[in-house]
Amino acid sequence: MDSKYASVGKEKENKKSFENNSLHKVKKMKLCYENNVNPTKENQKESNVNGVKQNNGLNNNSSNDIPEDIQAVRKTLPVYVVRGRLLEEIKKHNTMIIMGETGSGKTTQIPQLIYEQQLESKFVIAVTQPRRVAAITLALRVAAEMKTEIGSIVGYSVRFEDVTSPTTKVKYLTDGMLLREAVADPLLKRYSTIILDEAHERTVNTDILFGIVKLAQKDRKEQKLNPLKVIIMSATMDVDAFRNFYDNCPVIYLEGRTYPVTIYHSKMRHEDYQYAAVCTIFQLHATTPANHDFLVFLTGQEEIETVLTNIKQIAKESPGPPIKVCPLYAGLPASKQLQVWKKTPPGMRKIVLATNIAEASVTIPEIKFVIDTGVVKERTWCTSTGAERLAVRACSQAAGWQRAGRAGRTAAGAAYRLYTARDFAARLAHNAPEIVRCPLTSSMLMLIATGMDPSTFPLIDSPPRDSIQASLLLLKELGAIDNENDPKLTILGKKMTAFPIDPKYSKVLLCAPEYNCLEEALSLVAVMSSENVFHTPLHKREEALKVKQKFISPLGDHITLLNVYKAFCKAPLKKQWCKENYLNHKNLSYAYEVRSQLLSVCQRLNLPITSCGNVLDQLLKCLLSGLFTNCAWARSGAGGAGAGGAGGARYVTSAGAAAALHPAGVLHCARPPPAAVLYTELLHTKRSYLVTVSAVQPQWLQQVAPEFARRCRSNR
DNA sequence: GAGCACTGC
Repeated sequence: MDSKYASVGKEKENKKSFENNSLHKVKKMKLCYENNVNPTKENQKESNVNGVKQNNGLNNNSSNDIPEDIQAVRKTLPVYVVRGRLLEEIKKHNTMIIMGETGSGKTTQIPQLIYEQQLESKFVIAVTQPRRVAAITLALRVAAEMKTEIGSIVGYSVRFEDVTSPTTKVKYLTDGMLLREAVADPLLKRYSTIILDEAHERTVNTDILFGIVKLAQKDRKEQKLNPLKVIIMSATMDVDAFRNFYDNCPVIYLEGRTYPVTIYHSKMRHEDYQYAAVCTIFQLHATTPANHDFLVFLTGQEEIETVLTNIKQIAKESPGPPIKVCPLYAGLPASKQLQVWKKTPPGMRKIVLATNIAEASVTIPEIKFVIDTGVVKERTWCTSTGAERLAVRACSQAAGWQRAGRAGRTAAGAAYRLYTARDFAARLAHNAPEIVRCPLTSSMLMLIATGMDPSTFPLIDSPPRDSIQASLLLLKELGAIDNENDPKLTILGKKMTAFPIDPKYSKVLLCAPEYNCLEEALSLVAVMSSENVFHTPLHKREEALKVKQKFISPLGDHITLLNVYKAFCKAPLKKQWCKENYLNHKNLSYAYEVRSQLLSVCQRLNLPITSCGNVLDQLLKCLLSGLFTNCAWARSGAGGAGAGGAGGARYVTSAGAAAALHPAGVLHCARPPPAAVLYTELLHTKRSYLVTVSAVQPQWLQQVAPEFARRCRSNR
């Protein structure tokens, strides 16, 4: 049998020849799939009926797009048809779960139904979303349906943008925003109803809100305040976990409206999913009409760029219509992301190579075929050393359904899974919720600030004990709480909660007045709070590194970042300037916004905004006062700092982990290598690396964190 | 001398 998977699996050595001249092989391969599952109810998050899109904001989704017969469309929604019964149930119960497939209209219609029932009420209905774009577009949509101005009866609240007024009664907001509000008012008194939407995504914030609203309900009852209605909305998933958490509350199922997606599994296992993806692309390419666009799920930038190069090469000699290949990942500059939404001319095929960004955050219309490699890059975290690890892993079944659902948004489609049906069946039904696998320092601080006890706080899934312990210990070391067993916020801790950033960074800002460097600290923390500002395309690496030289400071990566930020602020034509300097305009602009938000918090706290000018030691000491747990010392002896350049130098962190300076850092080649460094991140890839590093004087640690320094000394 | 998925305040 001439199956491609047979050849992929067995002839690993063919990979190279495939990359160079694979046309031959690709051409003669045939599709060989088994087990044609055809689920009619796909997990597809967006509705193609009610027109609500969740995208990255690149499509201009203004309310002008909404059709005139908006009310007519509303009336065809499944949720509208059953509205009477639904309302009765909602009235009867204070807590309930609504499971609804895509297209049921639950997120746009149910808040309106409730609003119509309590017109005279002075209370607000909150609807949370994990993503800001979703909160914004949903609010715009519902405002249009209700024929009101956005910000009047219907509004939204996301970071950097609050479009609400005292008259707002239906408020769409990100779960992070509601959590912030809960810190100021744990009983959430202004709300009569809180709808937690997309609950199946299980973000840390939603998970914590589950507990907050449960406690608020109980406390409001005890204090004889108006009752709080809680509605959990979710796509089909493990409903038992939610039901158990909410004392067996009722569950309502709503029908959805989606086009069928046919699922194909590969017949055999194979080791090289990149190769399999390219094979599948060209088989489909040769046999399907040009206007059928493809969406391919891959793991990251480098992989996407490699596959893209392969496709372009093979396409030159391959039969089939002309191809337009679009990469799509979060780090890609927005102008290049836009290509994905541009209509291709008739007779041309679009192939989108995307990371997980296309799984839920961003929607590409008119995708006919999804090619699912079945893998995802995931970040995990080690509680004892603080090391983070990025690894490619098999994604869950839920993710598989989600990806498949991306085909046939506008018509019936198909999904090709590059793994076997048996492999699929063996996978986890869902990924572990975020809360059990990420650092909790920030969330713990918020929780303590609301007056809750972290040890008894109700959660659907509890994080590992040592994860909680590690977070509390760090908060204690930062001086945010008085003790770890029955933690209470200190004055410093209270101030720290005012900042929407990592507590380590808030500590830096709060210490900055001591070092006369709040101006610089604000800029640096803002840049550190956003994503990588350097954009390094695979084949223009050399040039990108050359351009970077002018920003480099011998003091290390932090001051280099500060230089980049300062230069960005001065540049008159920022977009163009970023392009020329291989910098990410989106991330630098984000840092700019973050800085102004942080500045206003500092002003509210009456912190003196002064500059240290060129005395950058001050800034580094200040940085150390928040990041003192991120210290590493050069190991003495063979292979240590003395041997060769810093590139070979080995370091050991305060937690005792061995690591080297990351080669992309500016201190990597410093000679002699610094004896002590401060790092932002400890990342394990092939080896352990210290990422974003500055040289510090060993005695500084004693000055800024004497207690911690003592403990480090006794451990070393 | 490596190479980093995605959200959110």
